[in-house]
Amino acid sequence: MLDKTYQPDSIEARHYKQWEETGAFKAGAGLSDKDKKNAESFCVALPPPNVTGSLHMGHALNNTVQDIMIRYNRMRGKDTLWQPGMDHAGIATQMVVERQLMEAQQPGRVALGRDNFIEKIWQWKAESGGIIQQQQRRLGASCDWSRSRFTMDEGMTEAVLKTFVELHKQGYIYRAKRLVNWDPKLLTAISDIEVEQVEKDGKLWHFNYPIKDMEGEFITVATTRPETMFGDTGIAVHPDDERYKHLVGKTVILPLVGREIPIVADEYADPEQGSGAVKITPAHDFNDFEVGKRANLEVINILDQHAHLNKNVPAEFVGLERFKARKLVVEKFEELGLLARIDDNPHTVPYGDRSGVVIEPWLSDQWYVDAKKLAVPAMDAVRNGKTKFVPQNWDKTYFDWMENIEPWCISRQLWWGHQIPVWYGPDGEIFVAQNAEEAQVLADAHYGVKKPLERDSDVLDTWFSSALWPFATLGWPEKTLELERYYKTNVLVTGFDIIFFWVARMMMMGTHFMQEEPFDTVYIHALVRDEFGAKMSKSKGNVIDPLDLIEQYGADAVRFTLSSMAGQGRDIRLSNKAVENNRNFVTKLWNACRFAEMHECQPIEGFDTQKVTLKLSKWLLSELAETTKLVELAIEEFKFNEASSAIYKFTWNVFCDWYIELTKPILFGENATDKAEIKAVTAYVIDQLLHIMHPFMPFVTEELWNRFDSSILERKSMLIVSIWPSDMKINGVNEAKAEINWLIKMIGEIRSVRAEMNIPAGAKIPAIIVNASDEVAQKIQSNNNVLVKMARLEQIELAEKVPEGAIQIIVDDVLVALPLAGVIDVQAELDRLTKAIEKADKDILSTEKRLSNESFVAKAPKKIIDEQKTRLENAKLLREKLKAAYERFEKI
RNA sequence: GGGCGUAUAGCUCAGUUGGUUAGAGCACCGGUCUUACAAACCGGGGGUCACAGGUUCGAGUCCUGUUUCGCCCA
Repeated sequence: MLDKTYQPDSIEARHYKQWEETGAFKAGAGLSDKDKKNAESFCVALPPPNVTGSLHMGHALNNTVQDIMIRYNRMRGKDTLWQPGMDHAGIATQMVVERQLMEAQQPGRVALGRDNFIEKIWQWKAESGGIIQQQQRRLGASCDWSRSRFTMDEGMTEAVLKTFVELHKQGYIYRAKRLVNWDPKLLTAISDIEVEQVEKDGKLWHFNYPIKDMEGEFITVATTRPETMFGDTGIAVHPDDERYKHLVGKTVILPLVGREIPIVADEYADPEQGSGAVKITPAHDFNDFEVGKRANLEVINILDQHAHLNKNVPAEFVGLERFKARKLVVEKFEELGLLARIDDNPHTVPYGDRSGVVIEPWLSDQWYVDAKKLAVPAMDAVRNGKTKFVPQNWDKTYFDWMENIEPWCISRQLWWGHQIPVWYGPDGEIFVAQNAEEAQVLADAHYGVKKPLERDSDVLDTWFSSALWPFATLGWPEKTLELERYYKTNVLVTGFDIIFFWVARMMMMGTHFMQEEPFDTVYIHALVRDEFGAKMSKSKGNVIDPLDLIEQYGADAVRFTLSSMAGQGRDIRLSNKAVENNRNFVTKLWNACRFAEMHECQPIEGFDTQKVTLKLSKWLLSELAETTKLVELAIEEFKFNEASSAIYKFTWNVFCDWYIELTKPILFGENATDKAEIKAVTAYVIDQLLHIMHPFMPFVTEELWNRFDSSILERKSMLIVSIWPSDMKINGVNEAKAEINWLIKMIGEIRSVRAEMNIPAGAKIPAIIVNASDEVAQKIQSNNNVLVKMARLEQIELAEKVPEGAIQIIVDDVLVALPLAGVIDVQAELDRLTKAIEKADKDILSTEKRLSNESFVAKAPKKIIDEQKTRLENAKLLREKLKAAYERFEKI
């Protein structure tokens, strides 16, 4: 016997273990070898989470959506693979381990040396990395863990190095000395999208620079970063700026330094902005770098890697930290009388998203990928519809970014990652090869003699490896069966903030190396926010931990909540209350099954939906069939909220609220044939319902399905690998639907009137059907028991006339009288009837108006016009009956 | 500044290719321990669909403009 409520904790762990141990998650699970050959494949590559990460709500939604699709397609008999894994997260991981060493007061990274430090990271990974994969299991994710990959493992590393060598050979990778976003805390270059632009209250300092050979003449420049003045190598003014035309070609004496720098004309200078003249510091500003190139200005780097001033500045400033230098520079200008003005100036400042410090544009040698070229086929794939974004409008974001893509700086000055496969000869000659031996061969050929080589000490950007994820995890560069079978993958599921990070890069690498885009569809899901719509963040303290929710309400409730709210193009506002409601839904399902269990509803081998005879059975089966179709369609269109809602409505509002209640007179009654049919139908419908619910709520459905294992029909396997319901054939659906819906309406009306007239809920009252036609009499007769029970009637009688003082209810072709003379409030009944008549009047009026509109009758489709005509007739008929009822009642 | 999205019941959200009577859950009000379920059951109130125009026989839905809130990019 099932308990009164469902207790998720032990059940979830047990089923997950069983699924995993029996290989239910494995690629092609549920299929025989023979079937596998013919089966269509369905593959999802999990966007690899960070090895240092832990599960947050975004992951929970992301994983839920993928798991729904994977479980659904697995049940549909497809050869399914959900490929999981993690990326090595260069910066994040290095930070975690460094912090750990510091906290343990052990020697730091530099003291340890590269090899020992990397050894420490591997140790850390073995002990505490990848917690997220355990957490994904708690959610029920049915990934093929046996295939889990890590971007730093051997095969992936080989793929990464090969990619680099190939792209270099093909001219897509090159080395250049340029400005990069330099993180002076982490001491590495980072990419544009790791830089966060933050609005800050800053100052704009106006400095006077003396013009050479023009005693007492100055040109005023404004800057937000005074310390960079040591690197100034020019002043730019707009070529059309009349104020400065005469100065172009002159030079100024750079204060504090004494260097002569030219005044140049360049359109970059905005006459409206500040004084209209700008100082140019090519080594420390991206725009200035371009101006410097155009005007052929010197490039002077004044910062070291820590963003301290280097020896290219006057002695008293050397070694100063950048913000201290800023202060001192301003003081000196003031002393010299060259500080013209200070304005408040809110502006954006670049911060490193990992380190939280201000990023410096810094001149350095780095490796770049020519993303502009790689982006072309990646964009074409989307333009040609070979990869579709869902919702579609995200392709705008994708195109916008791809069209304006910058060269991708892929080198990182870190130790944790794929070391760049480049070796330098003593003269700086470059040899690119997959390993040291091959590089040496190249070098030997080049030099003619053996010379020592030194490997580039930098590593590659983590995304350089994640970009290969959809095919490298399937075995590339080997030509594996998996690659053949599962590439291109079906769906990538991710958040919009990841379009730049992964989607774009995977698309570029996929189209380049596989000549085929990596995904059919990129499904962009919502952002999970708190219940007030704010982004969840640790600092705000509004983070909801999915694991807490799972513990509190069960994984199924969490999953169902997320899928119910996963409407397209809308963020999710998550609250505990919502999860609680869905926990209640799980309980409801549990109790419906408990009811079935109590009545020994057992699945029957070979149950045939075409052989059922009761209208109630047919009605329920047709409702189930419709629900199943809705769920299939919704999943295939990525409308997970619609699928969830269809399941919810069927389970609660159809199966529990009506079907179960309507079966009670039969199940508690004496008719053995009917009873047997209802038991069989109930068991069958639960069985099918558990199937269509399973992708959404895998644990409770697996548990219940196993509980319905019986001596009559033994389960040969688990629900997870069972077959999705096929189309159902039912006879006489229309009649069944008409009658059951009529019945439901009858019960509803009587209940409604009872409540309205304050008839005590417990009171059993007699009901009289007045002037019933044969057909009505028949319907009443065959549903007598149900009507009596559900409308709480004493008994139902047929009569020719309405008894005096009875409440009169009109439902379609039936007039129900409740003879309660003396008990009821006469005025209340008159008011009730009046209200009903007024409502009918209103309806008649508006419909008549519509039908008398000539254009409507001329232009509207016939179907609509007929509908309106029927409606008018019905309304008139109803009004007549109500009026008659009123008059009868009024007489007493 | 450019782009995207959003505005529907007190709250959170549904609402198909336009079809006339806009739904659900929660909250609220009234009632019920009716033999699966009080994590439940029965009944009820509650909406000028942001605003202003337009197209149409017909607009929550399509078009234009305004406003709100939010996100992304610069």
